[in-house]
Amino acid sequence: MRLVTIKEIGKLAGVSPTTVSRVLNNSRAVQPEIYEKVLAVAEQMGYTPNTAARALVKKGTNAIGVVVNNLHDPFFHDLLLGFEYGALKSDYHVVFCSVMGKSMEEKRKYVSYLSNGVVDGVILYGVYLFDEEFIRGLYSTGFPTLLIENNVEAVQAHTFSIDNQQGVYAAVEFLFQHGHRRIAYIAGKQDKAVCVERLLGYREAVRALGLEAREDYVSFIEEGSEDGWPIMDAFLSMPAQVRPTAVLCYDDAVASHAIRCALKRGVRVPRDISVMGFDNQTIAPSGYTGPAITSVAQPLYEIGYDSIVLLSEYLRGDRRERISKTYQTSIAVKETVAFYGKEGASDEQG
Amino acid sequence: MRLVTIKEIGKLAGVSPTTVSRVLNNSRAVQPEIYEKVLAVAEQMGYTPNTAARALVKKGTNAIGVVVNNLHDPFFHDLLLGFEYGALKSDYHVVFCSVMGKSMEEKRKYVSYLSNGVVDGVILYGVYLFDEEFIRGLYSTGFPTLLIENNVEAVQAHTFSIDNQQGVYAAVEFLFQHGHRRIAYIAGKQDKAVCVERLLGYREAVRALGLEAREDYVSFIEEGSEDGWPIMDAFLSMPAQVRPTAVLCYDDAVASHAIRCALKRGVRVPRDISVMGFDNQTIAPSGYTGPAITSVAQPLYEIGYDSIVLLSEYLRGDRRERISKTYQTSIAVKETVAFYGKEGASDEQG
DNA sequence: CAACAAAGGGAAAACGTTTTCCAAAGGACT
DNA sequence: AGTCCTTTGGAAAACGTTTTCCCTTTGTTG
Repeated sequence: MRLVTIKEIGKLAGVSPTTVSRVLNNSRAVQPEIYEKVLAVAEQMGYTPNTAARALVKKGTNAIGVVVNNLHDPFFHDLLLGFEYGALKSDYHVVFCSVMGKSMEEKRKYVSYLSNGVVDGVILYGVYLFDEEFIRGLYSTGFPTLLIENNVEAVQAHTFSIDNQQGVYAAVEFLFQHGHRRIAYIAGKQDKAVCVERLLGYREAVRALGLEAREDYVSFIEEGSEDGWPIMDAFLSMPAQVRPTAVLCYDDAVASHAIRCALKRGVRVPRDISVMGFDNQTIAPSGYTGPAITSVAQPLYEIGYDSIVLLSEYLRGDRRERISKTYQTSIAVKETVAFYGKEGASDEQG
Repeated sequence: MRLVTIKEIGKLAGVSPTTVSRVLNNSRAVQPEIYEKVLAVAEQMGYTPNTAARALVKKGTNAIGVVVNNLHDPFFHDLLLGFEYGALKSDYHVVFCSVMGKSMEEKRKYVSYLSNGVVDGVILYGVYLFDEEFIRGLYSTGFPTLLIENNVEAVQAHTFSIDNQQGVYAAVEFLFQHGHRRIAYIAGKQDKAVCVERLLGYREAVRALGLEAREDYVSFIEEGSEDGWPIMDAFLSMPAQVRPTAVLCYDDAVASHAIRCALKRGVRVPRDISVMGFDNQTIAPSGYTGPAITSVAQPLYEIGYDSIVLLSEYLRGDRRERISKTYQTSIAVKETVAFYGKEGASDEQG
């Protein structure tokens, strides 16, 4: 692999490497004829500057790294869209990294690779990506880091998060307004902060709205499974007078399984039972052909976009204070929630 | 931003930087007590090696770059999955890059950033990503490059491609075997090699199978639109005796629009008209609730996986010859093709 | 016309590593 | 005891840039 250096260009153009660098970077005035000559030689030799060498002396590469758990998950669709448009807006290069399936040690090496001369700052998405010790260590080096949905106590890094608790609270309220009083919840494993917060929102809403707080209205996704089917099955098997009239799921993937289960049993959604999800996924496995899922929407596009734009402003020095934002959710009204108790009502109303 | 160097570690441990390097890389034997001491100091100071400096002298970073047009497109789902699992298998770091919306000049800079000390090799997916001149230039530097679906004449780079022509041919044949004789084709813009090849496959099949080669059975997607709706609309408006009984689309996105159009007009799919797509997308915009689309499947997962694994083998030196592969397609039988002319036949058969 | 500023070029240091080369010390063998 | 290898540590060069500093030349001004 042949690579052209400024030294060779200098030799061919009859000037020192210093001068070549000055021409290429426009960093100081150079005689017009020399300027042209150097430019011509560089062009003709197909010169491209060495990123590593430049990074070494300039302590920067004009690039940002984005690290997510995986890139293929439909959940990330809008987030990626946001990152990509953010990248387009920003004058930083953006590289995306997936830590899917990697051990903590591999993740460390990966981020170390990034943070030591490949990118100038890094955006880490997701609570369970890294252990706290690692985040703390990274933060203590002062390397510019933006954590999204990844709060680590006492670390004053840049932080974006969404109000999960409020989101679920609003969803329960939404169902309440549609006449539902027996509202069940399919919760995620409580080892992730997101899931804990969401369950908290449910419990709080149940209390605040005076709903019956039956323990069998809350069920947890099993270890290693993301499947809401068996839980829905159990809900539907409850006696008619206590059977939930609405089921809220901690994310859309679970909701889609739950809906499939209901349809399979001949229970119509939303006429016989209402279902809500969380995340408002705009992309889904193409096997799903049920009704569009009414869901709590995170502003993922904005989060992605803002994170790139704000971090690049920070890196450029246009912004000195710490970046910290909490995003509010909204209800995406679609086809899986009906009014309860009004037989003649339409399937759906906002 | 404070960063720890081997020099400082050396000072603290009472040895030279050389020795520190040897300990950290296990590159030569060092006295046990010194070894331990250095390791302890490095650990305690939170040392991480500088990627740029290392890249400079070692001429390598143990990383691979993947460049695609965008990361959010559902089309890329299986490809990304393949890349990610390939990355997991390989011992190279993999970074993903999106050139969405970038000008050719920006793309050049982006790849230059990558190829000069950030990664050791690059995988470029997609025909229309770069102009030929650029590919030629990159290839001439000898930088390890793998082109997927990106043939540039006379460039002997590593190349993966799929047999588009054969894929469409097989699809027409498949429809033929289901009794269809009036088969229309919705073609992509002919500025991309993929689209040209696919159309070629259609024409060849029509000729080989002795189907009527009506020019109004071939229609091209309009500039700037990816929408098959108006074309389908036109097909359905043809007189009954010449109206196509099957419509083949150059990709699944177009097929989904075409199906939507048919359903809207009260034309049932596949009972009244059969539709096929290309790509076999496993992920789709969640608005689509029609039948699952019978489609020509590209082995995208394999392509992604193989490309990472093979390129890393090549970079490691385990493989010296040029990598070049053509992948065959298959028919993914789903719900949108029916037998024609047999009223009692089931909707679908393999 | 002397003094001084400004402009433009190059030498050399610096960035943080790895690696080559050299030197010293110790051990084995004749 | 002297020679020769082996082991282990350090000094210094190298990687390809940018940047600081210095020098020369030219132009300006009193």
